Amino acid sequence: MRADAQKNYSHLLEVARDVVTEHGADASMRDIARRADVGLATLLRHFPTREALFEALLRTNADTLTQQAAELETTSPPDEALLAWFREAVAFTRTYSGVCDLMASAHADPSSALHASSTALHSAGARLLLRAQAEGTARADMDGEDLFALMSALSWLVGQPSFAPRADHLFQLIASAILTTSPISDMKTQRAESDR
Amino acid sequence: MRADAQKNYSHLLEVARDVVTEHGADASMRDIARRADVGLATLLRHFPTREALFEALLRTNADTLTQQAAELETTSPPDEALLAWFREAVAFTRTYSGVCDLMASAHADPSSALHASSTALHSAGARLLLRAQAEGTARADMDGEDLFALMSALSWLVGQPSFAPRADHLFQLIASAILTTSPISDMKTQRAESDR
DNA sequence: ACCTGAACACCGTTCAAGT
DNA sequence: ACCTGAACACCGTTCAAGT
Repeated sequence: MRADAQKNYSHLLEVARDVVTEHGADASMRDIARRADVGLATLLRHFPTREALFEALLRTNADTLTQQAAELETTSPPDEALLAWFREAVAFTRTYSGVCDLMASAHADPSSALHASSTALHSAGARLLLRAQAEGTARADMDGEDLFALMSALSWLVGQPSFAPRADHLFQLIASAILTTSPISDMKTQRAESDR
Repeated sequence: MRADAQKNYSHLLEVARDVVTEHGADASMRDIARRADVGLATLLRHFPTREALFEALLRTNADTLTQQAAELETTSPPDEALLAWFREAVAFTRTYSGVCDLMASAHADPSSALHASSTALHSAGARLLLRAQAEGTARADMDGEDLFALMSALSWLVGQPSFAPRADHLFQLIASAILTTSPISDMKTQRAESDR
């Protein structure tokens, strides 16, 4: 990549992060280009689609999440690991409002620039689920796809301003649909107000 | 209302139903007007916002749902009534793709034309939930708002093309988060493939 | 190689002018 | 009373012309 192109790339990513933080996943591409003092066509040249832009914006976060899954697998008991990771994954989609719609459609569309990230999340979750199922602490009648679905649904839910305040409680409700064990009470990640 | 206005109103509603069925909740208003052989401004005069249009499109469906709740309350045991209605409510939001986003934001916005419908659903569900809770078959630590949240989440989920095929199974998963009783097996509305 | 302005076909909002 | 065309300020896509 030429020097000026490289500079544009990093600058655009930086500006895009700001704009998207402020306006959510359906921020105007034109607006991003404008704020970066660059032609709209230049932005589109670096990121041909909105998905391509978000792939760049979310890559590191998604990688972290995959690593965390691997770590949890060695450090925590299966049920706790599954729930802790599930919580992290939901938090991840909240970095920018509206990303879970993007992720959900990318999940179904192999040609999407976000498809790889989406699949990575799917796989990481599926591994943790299998581990918990082997132990008998997660429902036997669900698979990685169901887990991904519940994760997406919860992400969408807590992304709605009206439901955001009860995010922790809703997490508990969904969690109870995944685990066979009754409400867990000794998880580090669980916060006091979760029980209302 | 003047005769010509009345005629425009019904015709627009009819055309809107077709267009929205085809293109979902974020169909182009301009397109609806165009197909109705009417100026865009005329459409906007009858339905000043997208929410106002959907209020008209969904009114009868929402009313039916409220009635069904009342009927179920007298004809079915609390847990079955709750689940059967929950299923109907999810089916309702599937009449046009994308309505649950509309409903969810209307729920938080009292000035939305859809706010009344949203509140009606909320109340109908809350009554059925209380009844099941009194009996002890529904989780005690959730309220009408949680039920509405889970309903919205499941609606959003099955509205995603990738998850639509496992709608029944996902319904079962969410249902297990609501009821204290284990998987119900004798519900008329339950279909065989729900268990995969 | 990379950038850019401009043309294009859209969108919803608003309003003065028509019947 | 009710309708309408047109102007407006947007949007993302595409591409010929520039450096």
